[in-house]
Amino acid sequence: MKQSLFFAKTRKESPKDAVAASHKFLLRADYIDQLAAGIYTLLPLGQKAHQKLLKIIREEMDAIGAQELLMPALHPKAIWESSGRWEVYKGEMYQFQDKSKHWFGLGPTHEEIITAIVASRVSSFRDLPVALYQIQGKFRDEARPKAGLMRGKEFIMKDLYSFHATKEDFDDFYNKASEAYLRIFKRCGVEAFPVLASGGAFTKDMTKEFMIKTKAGEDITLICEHCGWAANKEISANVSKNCPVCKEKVSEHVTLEAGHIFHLGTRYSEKLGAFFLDENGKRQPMIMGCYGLGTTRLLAAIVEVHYDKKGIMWPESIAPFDIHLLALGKDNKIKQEAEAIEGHLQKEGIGVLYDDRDISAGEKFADADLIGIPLRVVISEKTLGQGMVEIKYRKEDAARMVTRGELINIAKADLNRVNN
RNA sequence: CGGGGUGUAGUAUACCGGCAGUACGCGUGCUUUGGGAGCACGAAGACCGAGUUCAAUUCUCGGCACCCCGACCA
Repeated sequence: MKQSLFFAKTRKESPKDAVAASHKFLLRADYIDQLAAGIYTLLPLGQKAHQKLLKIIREEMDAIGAQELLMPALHPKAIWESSGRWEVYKGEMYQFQDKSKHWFGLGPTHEEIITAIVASRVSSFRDLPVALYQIQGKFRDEARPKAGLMRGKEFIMKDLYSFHATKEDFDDFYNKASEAYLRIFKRCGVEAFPVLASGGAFTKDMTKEFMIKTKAGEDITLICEHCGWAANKEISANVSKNCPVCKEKVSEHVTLEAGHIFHLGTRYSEKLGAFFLDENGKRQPMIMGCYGLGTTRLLAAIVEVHYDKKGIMWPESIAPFDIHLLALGKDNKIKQEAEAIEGHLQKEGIGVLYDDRDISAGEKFADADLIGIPLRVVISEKTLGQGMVEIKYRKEDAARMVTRGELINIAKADLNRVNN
């Protein structure tokens, strides 16, 4: 992809409203565009990075037997009344009338919808378990959107729902989902850990949140370094300084909630009629779980843990391109060489952003640092003279010269590492 | 929803009750290419409304928008 044709315009200065690092850099490097408070466009760079993240999520969801579907965002009032949540969600749900005065809401979550779908198709224990997920825009009338993609009125979420005949089967899947979440975060280059939390309006049970340590977070998590116990401070008001499990001292950390998984029990299945016949022919409500992961928030969180003064430093698994190829100088030989290398890399399935723009070298370097593609390759008079190319990893300081063949091998090796 | 703050060009900002300036970006031309180049010329701006005033971008009031803190929060 030639950068001269690519729809992205970097900025030297960050808009004054941006405070969080991820917000500043995503704006400056032109990954996102703000439409209103808490409402953003994912521009081509942002969309590419987001799609890489979704690919990882889909692989891990599919690996635990979940199947993808896509539900509507526009919900009629009646289905929300059947669970009693139309009233409960007033304030947070966008609710309005269409021109024939029928009430609708924009979906902040999808328990009602998915439960109705499953209820009408599953009638026997033989059909269970079922695990379905979607990746979709969610709408919540947030009182205070903040920090760019961190908290929005419209954001993208992966939500998974599971239905089981027995508590044992649910527990088994819940653990699998939990492990899948940890793999997702790890593959995205962030370290997340599970903590105990409250289920809010979803369930009275304790639930599990996945937290990432970053000062951009909104939660305080108590962590016991000794035994690994961790809990959201909101439910641990009575935990003073010592771990309830091993009595060792606990420490407080600012964390960001990147995912949240719930045991819903039979609350929704009973209200929406999701029953099945068990082995004894007895009618039973399905046992449900739901598993949420804010994907646009995760994208911002990844930036929060991977940046320096100059810009973003994407993990290879998420970067919008694998290589940022810079051609310095107007000389045709340089351009020809750069284009040849771009062609080679692309043939190997390596994503290349080729900076062919007619601007100064300094600006190209600055943009490369800002955009944060993991590997930078420079073609110039100097490298041409030596018959080599210069490579430099975004996360490292040192550049080195390699041959064209070596570059291809290095890029292929990097790509393999990420895919495995 | 409570508190605080800010609205000047695409971005960041300056000044001012009397013709709104700078930098980057943008356009044209020439020169430039290893860390945000140079010269010349050019396009582009006071959130909206009301009030005070001879005169309002500036002062007052109202609205709207955005940001931050808190409350809330799959």
